[in-house]
Parts: sequence; C-alpha cells; structure tokens
Amino acid sequence: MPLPTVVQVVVDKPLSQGFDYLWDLEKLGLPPEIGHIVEVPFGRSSLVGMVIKVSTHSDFEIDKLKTVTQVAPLVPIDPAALRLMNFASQYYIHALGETIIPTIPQMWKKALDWEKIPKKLVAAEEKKKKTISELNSEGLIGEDDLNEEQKSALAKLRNYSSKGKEFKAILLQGQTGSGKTAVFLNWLSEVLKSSTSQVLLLVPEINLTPQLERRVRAYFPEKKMVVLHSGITEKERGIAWYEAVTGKAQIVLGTRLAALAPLPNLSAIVVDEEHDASYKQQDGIRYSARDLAIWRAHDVKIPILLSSATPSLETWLAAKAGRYEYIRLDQRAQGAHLPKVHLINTRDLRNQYSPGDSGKPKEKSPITKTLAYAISQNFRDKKQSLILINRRGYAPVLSCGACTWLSKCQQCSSYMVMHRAGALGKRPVLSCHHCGLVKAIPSHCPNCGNADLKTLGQGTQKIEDAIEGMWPDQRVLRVDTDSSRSSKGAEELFQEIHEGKVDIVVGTQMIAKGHDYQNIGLVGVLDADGRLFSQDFRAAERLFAQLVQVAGRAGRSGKDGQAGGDIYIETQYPESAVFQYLLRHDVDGFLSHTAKEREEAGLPPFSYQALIHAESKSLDKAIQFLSTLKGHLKSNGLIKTGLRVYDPVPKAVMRVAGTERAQLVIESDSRKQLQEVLEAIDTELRENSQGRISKETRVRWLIERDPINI
DNA sequence: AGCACGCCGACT
DNA sequence: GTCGGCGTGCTC
Repeated sequence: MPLPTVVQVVVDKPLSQGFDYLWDLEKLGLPPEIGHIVEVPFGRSSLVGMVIKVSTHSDFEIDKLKTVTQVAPLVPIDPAALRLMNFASQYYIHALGETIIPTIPQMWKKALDWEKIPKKLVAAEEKKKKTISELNSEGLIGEDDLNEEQKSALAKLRNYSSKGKEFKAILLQGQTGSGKTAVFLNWLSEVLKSSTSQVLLLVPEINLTPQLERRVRAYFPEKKMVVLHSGITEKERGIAWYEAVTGKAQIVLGTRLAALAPLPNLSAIVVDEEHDASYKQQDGIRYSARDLAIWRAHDVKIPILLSSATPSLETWLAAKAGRYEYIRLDQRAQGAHLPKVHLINTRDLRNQYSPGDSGKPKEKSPITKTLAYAISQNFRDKKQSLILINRRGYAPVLSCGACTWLSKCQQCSSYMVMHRAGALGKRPVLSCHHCGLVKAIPSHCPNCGNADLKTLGQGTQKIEDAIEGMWPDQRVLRVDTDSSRSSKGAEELFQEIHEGKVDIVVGTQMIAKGHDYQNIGLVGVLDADGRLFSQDFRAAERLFAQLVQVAGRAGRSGKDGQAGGDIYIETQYPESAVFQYLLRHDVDGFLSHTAKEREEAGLPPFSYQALIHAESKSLDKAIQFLSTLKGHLKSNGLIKTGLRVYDPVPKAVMRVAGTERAQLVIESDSRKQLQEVLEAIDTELRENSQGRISKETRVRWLIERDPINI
C-alpha cells in the first residue's frame, strides 16, 4: 500500500496547532505544496486554511484524517512570506493561522467562488487596458533636477541596490521640502531596472496614498503598480493582492497591511514617515508594519529605506550608532525656506481677547490676539492659513452652570463630546468618541434641571465657528474625520484647499500629514499642550513630530527667495523642551534630549515592553486576574534580573462600552528574556482559557508586544 | 473562536 | 415532565 500524502493546515482560529489532512492527488489534480490555500472540512463546517507542511505521516490517527476538498487557483505563497508570517506569529504571540489567514483578501477565502476567479482576473485585465491611464508629469523630478545633497544621497543609496543581495537599513532624514521623495523614487527607478524586481512602498495612512500614487505613476508609467489598503473594495484588493503574490505587480504601494503581502521578487522597501504611530496595528495581531518590514528586508537580504523628518528614537539611535546607514538632507530643495516658529504664551493675559473687546468674540476666545493679527496679515498677503486643533467636535464636555453635572458617557469612563447641528446629523448631539454612543443634547441639566448648560474647552467645530465670526469675509473649511465622512471624502476637501477655494482651514492632525499645499503662509496650533501631559511617555515625541510636520506645511510657500511661512503655537508652557527645540528646528537636539531621558528612566528603546490587557464586566476581576498572573510569574521564578513586572492598573480610559479594562506592563532589558516570559504567560493563560477568555473569571486577555500606547 | 454535548432550574 | 442556562471539551 502506498504511503498517504498528509498536509498540515492552519486555519483562522486561536489554536496554536495545525491540523492534518489527506491530499487526494487525483481529485485535486496537483501535488501539494507549502503555501497552498485550501478548503478543508473542519468540525461540521468547512474553512479556508493554508498548507504549512507536506509529509507522509501524521501524529493523528491516519484513518481518522479528513481530506482537503479544494485548492485555490493560485500559486503557493512564497517561502519568504511564510517565514515572515512565522516570525510575526512567534514575536507577537499570535496563532499562526490567525496571523496568516486574515492577510488573505476575502475573494481568496470564499472557496465557493474559486472557479469564477480566473474569469474575473481576465475581465479586470481587459478593463485596465481600456482605461488608458492619463499620464502627467506632476511631481516628476528627474535625476538631473536633484540638488547636490540629493544627488549624493542617491549615490549612497545606489551602493545598496547594486551590490546584489545584501540587507541594509538606511535612515533618510530630512525636513519637509528637502526632497526625500524625489530621492527615493529615483533610487527605486534603479532597483526597478530589473524587469522582475518588486518594490514595496509603505505609507502610514490611506489619505496619503492618492498623492504618492500619482507621483509614482508619473515616475514609472510603464511599470505595474498596485495599491493595497483597507479603503479599496474587496474585489480591488483581491486583484491587487493576486498581482503582488504572483509577481506581476512591480510596485506595491500601501498602508501597514501591505507589509504582510507576499512578494516573491521583493528587492527594496521604502517606509515613508517611518516614525508614524499608524504603522502599529491596534487590533488582532498587534504588529508594527515598520518593524516587520525591517525583519523582512533582513530575511530576504535587500535594502530598506526609512524616511522621516522626525525619525523615531529607535531608528535615529540605530543610525547614530552606525547599525543603519545614515543619510541626511539638511537643505530644503527647490529654494524653500524653513518656517519661522512663534510661541504664544497663553498664560500671558495680554494675548487674550476677553468679552467686551470691540467687534470681537463674546466669550473668551481660543484664538489669541497675536495669532488673530497674524491670520489677518496672512490673508492680506493672499496666503492660506491652517489652524490645527487636536480635538474634533464642538466642545469636549458639556457642563451645568449650576451644579457639578458633566456630560459623562454612561458606558465609558470618558466624557461625551458635544457636536453642533449638521456635524453628526441635523441636530446638535453628544457623542462618545470611545463607544460611538450618540445622544440628543439635554435641554436642562439632567441632575438639577437648570437650563443653563455650558460648553467647556473647544474642538474643531467651535474653532470653525469662532473663526467664521472673526473673519466673516474669509472662506473657512473644516477637515476632520467627521467632515470628511459626512460631507465629502478627505480627498475632495484637500482638493478644495489646493484649488485655493478656502482661506482658512481648521482641522485635526489629518491636515498635518503629507499633503504638499502650495500656498499656506501660516500655521496656527491651538491648545498644543493638550497631549503633552498624558501618562504616555511618548507624548512629547509624538507632539514634536506632529508640530514639525505641520510646520512643514507652511514652508512650501517660501519659494524663490520669499520668506518661508510662519507657525504660531499657543501653549501654556512655552518653556518646555518640545517647544524650545522646535523653535530652533533642532530635531537632533530634541531626539538626543529625549534619548537621554529614556535612558535614565530605563524606558524604550533602552528596554523592551509588553502589555497584558485584561477586560471584564468588573474592574476588580480584571485587576485580580492580572494580579494572579503576576503572582504566578513570581512563584514560578520567572521574574529574573533584568525583568520588571509592574502592578496591574486600570487603563487611561478605564471603561469602554460597559467593559472595564486594565493592563499589566512587563519590561525587560533583553528582547530574548521578554520573549521567553511572554511565551510562558501565553502557555499559562491558554491552559486556563477557552480562546482568549479565562475559564474561571471570564476575563478576556491579550498579549501585546512593543505597545506604543501605555 | 465556534459549536455541540451535558447536567441542573422555572415553565407551557 | 421539557426548554434552556452556560461549563467543558473538541476541532485533523
């Protein structure tokens, strides 16, 4: 009797093991290979999984094995992609099947439709041929147009693409306007000279893809490019992924999920705005796309370029230490100037408008006199102004003038934000930004019946109103998640800015990122301290990066010898390090200052962290669960030198949608030690859980490696 | 995770 | 007497 063919398959379940199946060569028509996507019977249903092992033997009883029912009409996923999945699964303590299967687009997970796929692909191909892509040369800056600094950067980069197979991480650090994009696109053109080479281009946010997409198309009209992010339709995603997997697409541009796309001929990676927090996935497997991209580049021996004006501390230190190649662009390309930074001390009452000032706002204005004057002047200079406030809504809290009532969310330990009429429906509402609950605004205080309800603080909507009141002749546009969802898409809003249809833009951090506005003369930042004094030790680093980024929006107008733009920052603490380094445009000074602080405190990147999340109906149970875990670690001698397990604490937003949340921070001086402890914790918790819910206490738990929100 | 099997309380 | 609660165990 011939030996049976046995394949091991992983499925999308929180189960660490694979399942063995028989492979019927005659029925399936092809031999099994690692990386095949297959349909298998599982329990009483059937599932799509991936073959991770092929053999002739099983630890399970052979005659109890079921048989693979179908194979997807696709080449097997390449071994390098599977190594990446394996690494991600181990590093982030997540089951392999749960790591792999969610990265496959829906189209390839519906076994029923597999027969129809080849037809669909042909149809898509035809359609693409018909739509002759409109070529334009927008943003095409050829090699000859680069300045000396850019040319020298390009020459250095070429070293790493011409050497053949070699890993190299490179930090390309340069201010907005220094021409980083032109440098890496010219570099990629070198890499793409080989007709089979694939390159991966990662951006932090969907909003940033259309602009870069246009630019990349202008550079590489003859290359096949696909875009991969969560904003495209399932069908588009299925096709784009197919073209990546089969090597047909030479350029893959996408957000963090693209970092996990199988790319058999991957030859170079670019991570744009590498410091950006959006590279960290915040649900499911909580990976860092940047970190995985670096691992991947190392694994397949290719260069990876990390680009930023304000590198993450990790990357910057690695470059300083010589572990990464360090390339800098210190000049602004095309004659642009750095914006001038102005700090406005909001503690200084002379800066404030107060009620009664002639022709000015009735209540205390969120916009200081200094800023208001600058906006008026900027308008006279026929330039646009950008006002950044990191809060959406009208006001972050509604309060009673007579008692102590505040608009607390019933389900969460946070306040409901007031939104004015037209923002989230016709009437003004209170909305919880954590659980999504929306309520009508009470006409009287629910506590004491007083009719005099007041708003506290300000969000984008209130600022929009205030600005419209102060400059009735100017056109004001609000750009935040609410306005881009309810009225037009973000892309359309940005288009209006580009076309000069607005004079003042009010928005959240959405407006700070990436967009190359041409006529912004002034950037105002309101309530810049808002995020500075949170528990999170990365708050200052993030604020700094954001301010540099938004400041960069102002500089673009400073071409041809004109002055660069101005950035006005309203703060109560102008003396703090973030603002002082910003004043001097001293990115390295700030990073060096921050590095010193972190080193003294033993915080990342000088140590490695993980978070154990616990969720329950009762906070006590969640805390108790984590305490028990900590006790277990102690009694098993797992807390060795170099490892610190903190006490369980409630999360910053302790309750969301009626669920209480707590966390435990684990910190180690060594990655390896942390890995071992996390594996031990995973084993321990799994033993006493069904899925990710503890059997006795019904507490839901989750392990997160390298958290960025503590 | 998702689902069936299994043993104890209030119901037509 | 049964419907159904969710504790426990299994999925090749």
